[in-house]
Amino acid sequence: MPATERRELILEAAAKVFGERGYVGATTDAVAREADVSQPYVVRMFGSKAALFEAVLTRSLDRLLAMFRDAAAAFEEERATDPETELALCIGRNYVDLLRDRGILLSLMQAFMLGADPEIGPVARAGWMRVYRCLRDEIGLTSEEVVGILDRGMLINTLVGLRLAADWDDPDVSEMITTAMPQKAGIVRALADERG
Amino acid sequence: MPATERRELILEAAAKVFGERGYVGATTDAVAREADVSQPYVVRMFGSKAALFEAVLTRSLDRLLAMFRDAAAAFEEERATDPETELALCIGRNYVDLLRDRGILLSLMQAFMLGADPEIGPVARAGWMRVYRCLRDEIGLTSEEVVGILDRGMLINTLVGLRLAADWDDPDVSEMITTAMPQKAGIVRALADERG
DNA sequence: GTCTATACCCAGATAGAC
DNA sequence: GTCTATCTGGGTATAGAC
Repeated sequence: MPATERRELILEAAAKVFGERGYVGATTDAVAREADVSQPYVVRMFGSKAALFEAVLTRSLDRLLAMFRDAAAAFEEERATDPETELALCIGRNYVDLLRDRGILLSLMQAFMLGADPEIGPVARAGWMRVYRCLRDEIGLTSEEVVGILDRGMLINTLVGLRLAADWDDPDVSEMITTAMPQKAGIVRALADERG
Repeated sequence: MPATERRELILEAAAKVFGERGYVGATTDAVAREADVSQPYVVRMFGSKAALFEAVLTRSLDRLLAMFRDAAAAFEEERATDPETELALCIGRNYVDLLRDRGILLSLMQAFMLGADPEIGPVARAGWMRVYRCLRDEIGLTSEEVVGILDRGMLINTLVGLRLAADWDDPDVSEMITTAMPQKAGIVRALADERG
């Protein structure tokens, strides 16, 4: 298999493992197992665990920003037929779609929680501000609108990190998820079911 | 020193370290250093690192719920003189005050991000739902209001985890923090300054 | 109640074969 | 490009003295 393809496979596996266990809790061995290669190969390809994590963050951030741009484009298109449509809703819709690959949002979130780390902190802050500037300058939102998008986003990330949907049977749980993601609760439930 | 006092001292140190580095990244040695005791003593007192983490979570959750109740009481009192006052604002005010001890909110947040862990996950989900039920049943908010409180809370937790205020000089950073916490940006900045 | 010394395990990284 | 074998460091936990 060509190295570029293997690389993408490993990055995807790594995003999942880092997202689930955090930077320190994730082992290169677990990543290797997930990608069906040997542990030394993972280290070899990226140089170190830290470098692998940075590569994962770059990839995740690129995907996230691409999603925002896609959502903005979809919004423009939709507005032609429905002048009542809202950008925030379009973004919310695409955000939940991103959750199909939980590693993308959760690996970023894990990095955000390590701001006190001298190596990861600066990278995480820079990444966060790229998100902020993308929404404000490229998508054209006001700072209030951006914060409104981000805070619901962080709540959703937390619910996903918690695996709260695993307790869907608890009526309080389903009530809270449905309230937080009204348009998309069905998908969340289905994803939780199929993944246990 | 009596054991109960030492215990509280160690719990406070542990909350800080777990909040900064996450469950796996935190070492019992770092906790011990922070509390000025030996590493084996920390393990001895709580039995294991896992048990220590659970004790930290219990303590953090108790503090958080107590804060909500205090805020609700303050709201009732305030409403006597100012009928325009809002509960969400009272809670927001007290929430930021909790940040003086970042360990409380960040250790909880780190647990929330480990929902996939078979040991920590159930504890984290149960803790989260205690928060939800407290706000809904004891404080008397609707589920929409609770979600509105929680999403801004999760954004603030993320900003604190990021140590974003460290980059206050960046005008985009100060704009975003001021937008997210209008009443309290001054305090956040002051805390960031004094702690570097 | 608190320490020092240490056993033991596990994870990241390297060497080197194929 | 990819593996097996292995070195090494560091972190939890235990033993046992004071």
